[in-house]
Amino acid sequence: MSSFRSTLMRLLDERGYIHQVTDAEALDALASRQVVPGYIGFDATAPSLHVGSLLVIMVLRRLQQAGHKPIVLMGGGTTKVGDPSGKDESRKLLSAETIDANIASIRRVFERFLTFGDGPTDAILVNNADWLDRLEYIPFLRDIGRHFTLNRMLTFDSVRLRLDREQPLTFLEFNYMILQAYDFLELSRRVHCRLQLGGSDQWGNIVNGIELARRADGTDVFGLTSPLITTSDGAKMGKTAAGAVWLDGDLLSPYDYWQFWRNTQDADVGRFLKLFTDLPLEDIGRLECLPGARINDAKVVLATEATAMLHGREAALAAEATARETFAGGGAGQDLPTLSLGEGMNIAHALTALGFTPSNKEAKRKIAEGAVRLDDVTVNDPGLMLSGGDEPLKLSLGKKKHALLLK
RNA sequence: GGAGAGGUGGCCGAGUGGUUAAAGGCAGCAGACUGUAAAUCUGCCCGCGCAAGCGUACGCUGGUUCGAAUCCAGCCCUCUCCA
Repeated sequence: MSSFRSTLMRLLDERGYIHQVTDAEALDALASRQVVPGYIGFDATAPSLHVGSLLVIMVLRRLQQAGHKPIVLMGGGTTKVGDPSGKDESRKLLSAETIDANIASIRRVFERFLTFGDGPTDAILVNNADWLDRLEYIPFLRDIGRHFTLNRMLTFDSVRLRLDREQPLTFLEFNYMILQAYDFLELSRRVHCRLQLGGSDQWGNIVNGIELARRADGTDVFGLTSPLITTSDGAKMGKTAAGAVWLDGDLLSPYDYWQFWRNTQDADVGRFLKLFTDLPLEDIGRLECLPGARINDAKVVLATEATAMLHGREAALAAEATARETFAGGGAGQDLPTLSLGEGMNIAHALTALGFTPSNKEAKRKIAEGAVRLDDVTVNDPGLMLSGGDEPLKLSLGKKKHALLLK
């Protein structure tokens, strides 16, 4: 399997990023003789990306590490259409202003993972609204639309899923795959992009782009997809107690991000270390073999390394220290989430305000179940009023959710 | 345009006049066991309220009825077949 000659393909292969490649040998040859510009498209549906996107962001990072040029394509135009892949129903349409604001906000995440600039292997960020917004319908149909057959389009998973489930698929969404294919063509023309990367769910869309580039321009371009990351018990990655795992410190604190990684299942630690940290493979090999409960040491390394990459080493170490004090020492680290009690607050309201429970009702249930503790003493009174003293109180729900209550 | 089927809680899916805030499953949360793991077992799982209680909820709007997710009418949407 590791018969690749290029640094790029070896790196991607040995760390587990490859699911499917359109022409692995030819791509390997290309990457070993020239700088390959490669891109991934990102939606602009939310003001931040979450860990679900982290895998492919890491692929771009590896691309740059291997001496190639990453291109971040923001879907300013395609987001106006909405990708039907993997969705069982139509998305709400977003306004152009919202989309632009989202793009501006998302850009900051990429700056943590990639080096941007004007050099040959520096990353660039482009927005497909730059060309999609200006398309003219009839010329587009004649130049691009003629390369697509309905017979073929109807066989794609993204389309079949909706049809099989008897869900509506609008003509607007149906066009998404054509627009995404056109992006590849456009990028190959503008910046000589030769490679499109993406999650395995993007395979169909990527192949469309490759075929379009060949038919329209006679250009040979490549596609490589990465496996869909599920945890070893089959769940899709990316949920935590606090909700989605955002890659934006304002939406999810470095401490919570650290906790997300710390809670990785045993069976996933080695794989995640390879995918989401820059640690050398030898170190990872040692860590993932740790026996029994000592695998937890590897989880700490994973959490700290992954958090450092996104939020900086200092924040990562602070999160690690807080976790050690809170979980091992039975105390309370200063990096825990805090809540200001003001004039005093009902305990159920406090739990909800912290996001530990979705409603006051649920908070009361948890108290009745004996899951709530104040400075490690179980709380029985669902109507308890809290007021801050000079020393912060530690409020806990279950084993994992802890917060500091301030005056 | 015609004929048929259908729209139920985050998802799947029962329910066809009354102990129905709505079976069951999945997902989720908590407890036990552990190692902030997995598996397993147990409990919880619309909201507000300390509580009594109240408010919402089975596509939408009206109606029948003491009482409707369930019956009737109109509308909206989806699917299948036909034109």
